[in-house]
Amino acid sequence: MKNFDRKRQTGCPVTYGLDIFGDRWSLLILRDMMLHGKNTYGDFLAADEHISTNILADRLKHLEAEGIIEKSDDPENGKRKIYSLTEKGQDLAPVILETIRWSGKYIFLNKERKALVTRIENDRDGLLAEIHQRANAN
Amino acid sequence: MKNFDRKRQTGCPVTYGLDIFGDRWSLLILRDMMLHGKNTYGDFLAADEHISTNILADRLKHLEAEGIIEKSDDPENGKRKIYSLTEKGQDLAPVILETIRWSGKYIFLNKERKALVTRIENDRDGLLAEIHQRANAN
DNA sequence: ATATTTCACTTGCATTTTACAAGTTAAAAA
DNA sequence: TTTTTAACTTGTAAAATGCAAGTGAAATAT
Repeated sequence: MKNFDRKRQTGCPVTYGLDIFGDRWSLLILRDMMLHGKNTYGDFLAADEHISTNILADRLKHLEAEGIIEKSDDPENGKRKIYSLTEKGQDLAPVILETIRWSGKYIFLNKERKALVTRIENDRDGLLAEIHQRANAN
Repeated sequence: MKNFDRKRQTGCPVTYGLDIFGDRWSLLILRDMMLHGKNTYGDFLAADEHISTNILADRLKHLEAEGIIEKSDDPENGKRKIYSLTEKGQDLAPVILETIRWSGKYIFLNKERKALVTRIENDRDGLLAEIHQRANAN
């Protein structure tokens, strides 16, 4: 556990957030959990962005320590661990959705992603509900 | 210009965003511009979080290169430069506001910040309009 | 006119973080 | 009982960060 142990205690809510997920990988892990149903170390490792194994392990440990995700044993496979979003983690969905919406305004998106932006704009609450539902469906 | 030259071109809107502002400082600079009316190098340097001078210079350069902010001469003081938010930069306000709202749910906030969270929840559009107005008031 | 201060940076260097490759451990499947 | 799968850990070079000090140009003071 090497990263982000240096917390900036200024009372600023932006700073608090950045100290937890203000790096190049944490929100991508959460994106995969929220939007792509990923929930194992191997799942996250397989993302297009190619996160390093040690960095992934470190980020998972940190997100867990911050109460954003939880780790549990897979009851159907003893060598597999399952990561899930806590309520605190699920509550980060709006941050991710607004990031997607912002990018959607400035870069080209494929059909699927464009559809997601449309849904963010037209059915935000429904989408959020879906994210929460899936996260709590153990 | 050392940072973030390695862009991950996966077409993912979250990745695009993180490659631009996914670090410990960029969003703090934008926070100061959006919420505290700061607009000079010295202003940003004076933030409670104590950013290093070289890092600040680097981030400003990057944000400018990405079209998030613009740099101009202060007409009233030849040795001062003024940074302002572009439309693309102003459009990041929702990301910052959702981060604030999220943190507000999980940490203690002082009265002023609590009031901001309340306004985010009750007068989001008005707040956004204000941010845009102030940014475009040259 | 000259000296000093202000402002926006740049430079050098030690420390920390990241990325890549390889290795370990335990459980499951062959 | 050997091999494979899954989740990591370890080692190390490269890159980013943080800190202190320095630079250059414009404004202010003397």
